[in-house]
Amino acid sequence: MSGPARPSVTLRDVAVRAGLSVMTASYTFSQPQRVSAASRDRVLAAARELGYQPNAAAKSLRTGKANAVGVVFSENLAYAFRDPQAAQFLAGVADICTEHGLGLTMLPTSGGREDPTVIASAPVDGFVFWTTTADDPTLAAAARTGKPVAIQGGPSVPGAECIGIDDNQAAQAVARLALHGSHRPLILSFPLSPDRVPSVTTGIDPDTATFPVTRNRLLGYRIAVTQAGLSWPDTTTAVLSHNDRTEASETARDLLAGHPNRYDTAICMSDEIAAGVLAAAQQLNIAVPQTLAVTGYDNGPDAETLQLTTVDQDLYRQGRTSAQAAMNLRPAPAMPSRWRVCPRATTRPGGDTGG
Amino acid sequence: MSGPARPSVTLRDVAVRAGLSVMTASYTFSQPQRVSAASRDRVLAAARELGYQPNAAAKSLRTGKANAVGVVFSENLAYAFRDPQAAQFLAGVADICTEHGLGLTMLPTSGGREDPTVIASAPVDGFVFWTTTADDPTLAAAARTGKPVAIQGGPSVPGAECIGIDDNQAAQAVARLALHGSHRPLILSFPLSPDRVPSVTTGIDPDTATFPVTRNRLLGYRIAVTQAGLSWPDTTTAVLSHNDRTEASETARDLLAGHPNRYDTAICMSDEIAAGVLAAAQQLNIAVPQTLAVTGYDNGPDAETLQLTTVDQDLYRQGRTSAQAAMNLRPAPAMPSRWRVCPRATTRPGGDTGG
DNA sequence: CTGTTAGCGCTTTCAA
DNA sequence: TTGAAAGCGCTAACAG
Repeated sequence: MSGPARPSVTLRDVAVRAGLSVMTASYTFSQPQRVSAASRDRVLAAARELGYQPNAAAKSLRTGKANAVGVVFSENLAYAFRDPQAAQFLAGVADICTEHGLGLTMLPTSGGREDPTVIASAPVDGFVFWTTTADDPTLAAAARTGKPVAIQGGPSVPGAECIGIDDNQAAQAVARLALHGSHRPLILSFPLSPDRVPSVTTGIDPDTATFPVTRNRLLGYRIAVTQAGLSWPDTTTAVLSHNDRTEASETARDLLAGHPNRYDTAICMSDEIAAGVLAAAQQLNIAVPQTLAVTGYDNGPDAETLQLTTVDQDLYRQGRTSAQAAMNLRPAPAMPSRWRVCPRATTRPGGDTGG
Repeated sequence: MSGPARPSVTLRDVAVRAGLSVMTASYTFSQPQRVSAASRDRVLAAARELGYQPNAAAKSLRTGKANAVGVVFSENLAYAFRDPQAAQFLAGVADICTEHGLGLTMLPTSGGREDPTVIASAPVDGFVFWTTTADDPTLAAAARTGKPVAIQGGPSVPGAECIGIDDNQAAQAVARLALHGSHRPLILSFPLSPDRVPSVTTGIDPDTATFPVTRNRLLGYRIAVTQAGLSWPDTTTAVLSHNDRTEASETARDLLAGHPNRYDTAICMSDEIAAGVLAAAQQLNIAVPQTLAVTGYDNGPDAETLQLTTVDQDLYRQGRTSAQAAMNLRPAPAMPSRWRVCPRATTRPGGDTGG
């Protein structure tokens, strides 16, 4: 019978006030040219007088459109606001939403069993995923809805558009700079999989990484290490639990303290991690790049200040492209995004910049 | 795997398959204890077999609940991802959303005339505003919906809950530390109003600031300056256009270059701004705190590293509180949030730490 | 415990 | 150009 208390003015109220039918009132807003100027004016006047505001849920139920982009961070939503790379990406998503009047709905996945249901029932028209794994159940749930899906950084799965750069190539390129004059490289890696177990190992197998971003960068690093004439089985990789400056700094300090010459290069999967390593080096009075060369990834806001050699990629634009793909706003699938190496002062001079 | 865009499975389909009525199917999900175990099992089995997922729009239309928090950044949505303080705050909002299975919908305001309509029609149950002005039309639109509204940092308006600290008191307290042994203080301020016009003036009138956060901090600074026996009319305030490290650094460089003794203290409205000032001081070889004392505000992630004297406040928790207020998840209005001064190494020793 | 009824506010369809 | 009818998929209310 009567639903919950609803102070809102409906289209029916407006129509009654204007002395016209509900449909004329509806057309006044959706197809104004179909309505006579006189009726239109009466409807608009009535709407203004009553303070009419359309009901999004009703419109959505009827049309099947939600006018919103769904953003999924498979692990922890708050992470979206803590990872500077994610923030850059989301700024791009946000701008597309603003330009098209679309809501940006961040979906509350908790890592629990209901996540697929949350995704499947989300009132959105398409999904933007932040880097995840191929076996992510929320990704499968999104694909099952039949709505468009865009994924930053992979995995590439059927029915979803993958937005990002060629991480293998870019990792190779920056590692070549890092490895110039190096004999004992250290790699600081993103987590291998959502369990986020940290580790320190030698000769890590890139295929043990289920995050495609991690896997592809490790693959690129391995190629560069091997091509530099060094032994991958002897190369140490420290896997962090998070893309976090503080954790990177502590890990680097643990590995370098008391053994300032154990490693002569730190190849880092992000500028954040590299910033942590640089902080540790400063604390330990290790000269950069003479004693320790350092590279990052992303060319974020701090890279220039730190004079960090890194990979430039435009995550803001990737955010825009992802949102467009998720809302079918562009005709053709996006091309792989561009990248380039930025040689700066944290690597030894003379390295090869060729990509 | 991806599958075609299947027509969605409705509750009716499930009910038919289970050989029961639609209401029994509905109750199975909403009030399971009301349904016999046998029926429940048949409904659940049918739902699973058909891949049933509830339709959020229909539920929302019927119940009047959207199960989502609306977040409003009056000026530019992408700013939410660029301001580190906003990010901390939003992480708190996001965690409440995750804990309660609520969507976090960032509303696409563009600064244009349709913004109030966007707000009024937003499919959300309550609003969280990031610091704005009393005359913000989107704020009026949100209040008019009758839904709960929480505003970080003010303004306090009828029908909206204001979340934040006593900025006047906190600004006084940190400024007292900053002014210890100071004769020529410089204030670096947030913009006064949404027009974001930068300026450098002396004896600024705090009441010209329409952002309450800016106004209250300026009021606090003025009290501290006066109580320190200094002249407010002679005190310089540089108003920035954004809470941005780079802009702060450039402004500080302009003001200090060639006149290293013109100012002996920089009182900054955020850690970001303070970080920019510290960078400028380093470039200009100005000793901190001997030649230039510096204070920030917020005690953000970098404050400890920089050894920055600042005001500690918990923006993450304020985000949680705001989201709870916007969803009526707490019985009583929130108390003013706590703050304290963090004396560190960027101010001259001996200052009064009393609040 | 289960089912029937009556819509939530809007728009597509089809007639007038 | 306007309007009546028919729901979109779901659930509060009220019988059985």
